[in-house]
Amino acid sequence: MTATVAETSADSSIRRNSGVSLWRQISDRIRRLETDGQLDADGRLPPEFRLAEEFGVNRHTVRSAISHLVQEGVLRTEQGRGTFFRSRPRLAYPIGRRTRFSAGLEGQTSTLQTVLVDSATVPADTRVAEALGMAPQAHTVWLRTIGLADGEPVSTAESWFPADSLGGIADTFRRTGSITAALAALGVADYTRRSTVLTATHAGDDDLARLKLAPGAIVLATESVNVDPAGRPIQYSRTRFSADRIELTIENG
Amino acid sequence: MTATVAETSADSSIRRNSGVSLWRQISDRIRRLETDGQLDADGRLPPEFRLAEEFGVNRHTVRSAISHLVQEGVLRTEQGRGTFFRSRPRLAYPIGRRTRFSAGLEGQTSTLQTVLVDSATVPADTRVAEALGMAPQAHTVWLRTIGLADGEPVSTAESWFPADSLGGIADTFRRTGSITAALAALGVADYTRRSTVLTATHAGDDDLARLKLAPGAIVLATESVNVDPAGRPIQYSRTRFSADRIELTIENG
DNA sequence: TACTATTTGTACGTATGTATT
DNA sequence: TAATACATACGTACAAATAGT
Repeated sequence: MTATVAETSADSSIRRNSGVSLWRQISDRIRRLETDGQLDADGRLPPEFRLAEEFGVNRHTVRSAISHLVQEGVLRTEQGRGTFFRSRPRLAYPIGRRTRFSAGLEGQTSTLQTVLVDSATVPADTRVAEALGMAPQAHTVWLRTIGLADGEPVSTAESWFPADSLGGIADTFRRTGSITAALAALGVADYTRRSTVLTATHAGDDDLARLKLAPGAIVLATESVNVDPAGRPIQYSRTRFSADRIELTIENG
Repeated sequence: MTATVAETSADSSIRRNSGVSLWRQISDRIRRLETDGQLDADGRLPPEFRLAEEFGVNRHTVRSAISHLVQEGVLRTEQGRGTFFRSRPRLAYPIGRRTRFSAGLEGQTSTLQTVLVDSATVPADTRVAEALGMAPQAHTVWLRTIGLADGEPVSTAESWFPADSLGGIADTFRRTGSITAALAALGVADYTRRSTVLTATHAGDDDLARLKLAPGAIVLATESVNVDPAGRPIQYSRTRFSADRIELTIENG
């Protein structure tokens, strides 16, 4: 049984002169095959000549698409045998009242890590001040972190904390390696998520660098506020997830 | 040529030989300026020569990017004055226990509509049967709907309902024009959302046609199950939102 | 072992699109 | 507007590796 990629021989979804090269469009389509489940169990891609037929392009163009995906580590080719996906299932990341990075992905990967890459004390801009319920220009501690699953970056976040009550969060994070533990050490025994706003865009150059993505990749962006048991905002965050690697599950109730 | 700010900022964001033409990358970047809020209040774009400097490309290339966005209806140019966004703010669509399309977008648009474009009675595949807690191959009613805000498509959904209890949902929907009203007419006075899974991908050809998107556009995809007050699954849906037009807000508690 | 069919890898030539100068 | 350089895409042909007969 072969995987059917397109229903007709000349696929209308590949567009010429769109500003995106054919190999790039095909590369994106092949990437989607994996997650859309239109694939054999062994993760084998149809042969090049067949993909060329189905996409309505020359075999070279398909080869160009495949070679870029090999470069990226998505595919693996074996001469005489075929082309295969290096299987990397998408991680399910729960978003709810009690969202925590490490707890969320537990059990789905062998190693999990949150790395602090930068921090500073900065005045709150209007958006940050509003989210944290502070006066504009009030001092906040800003952290830039990257979430690693099995050593590979899957998310990156900017977080702001009120400097008056949580001024030591950067140092504490460096010692503990976790936001939850750092907050606990600073007297915030528990916290819950008050709100999350979710959008999706093309990855910017920051995202490409930090999440090691290819141009044109997609990021899921969340904007969220955590509050302590008394309802006081303690953390405002903007997180960007690699959409290829992560799916978000929303917990109701 | 002297070393300038333009040179240093040039090589970071726009990539040559990435399979995406420079004008297309710049076009995508300009599109993002609007939603990322890096813009003057009047929606005015910096002059072409400045954009060319900042992106590190020739002014011709910027002009090519802008002319495509004008073609698409995203920008509007005025000779001698400048280039402006035709502003279309993103709609906030809440996802929570009591998610409903019409209630969600109320007050943000002048007209709202859910249109039924196709329906059929089909046997449940494994995924649908599992979600609805039915036997595989059991009869379900399938609906394809499109959500319109101010006459423009912003979402499209496939929904499955158990045919035994809700066999008349298609006809009832045609009369009432709303899922909530149709369910009420069939004896389901109330329902809540049990789960939502969220991913983001490039728009497929189906999405492009139904949501009137440009190639390379992004869709937010949700997979959700609604249950009646007794906890019985009554609806399984796959919805695709135009990421340019919609942001999802997650209600906790 | 040898033969064949299948599939990936390499090479050359040509035409067109893209971007700069 | 024109000249130039390079990327993209196609067509054809053949070489190399694999699996089965």
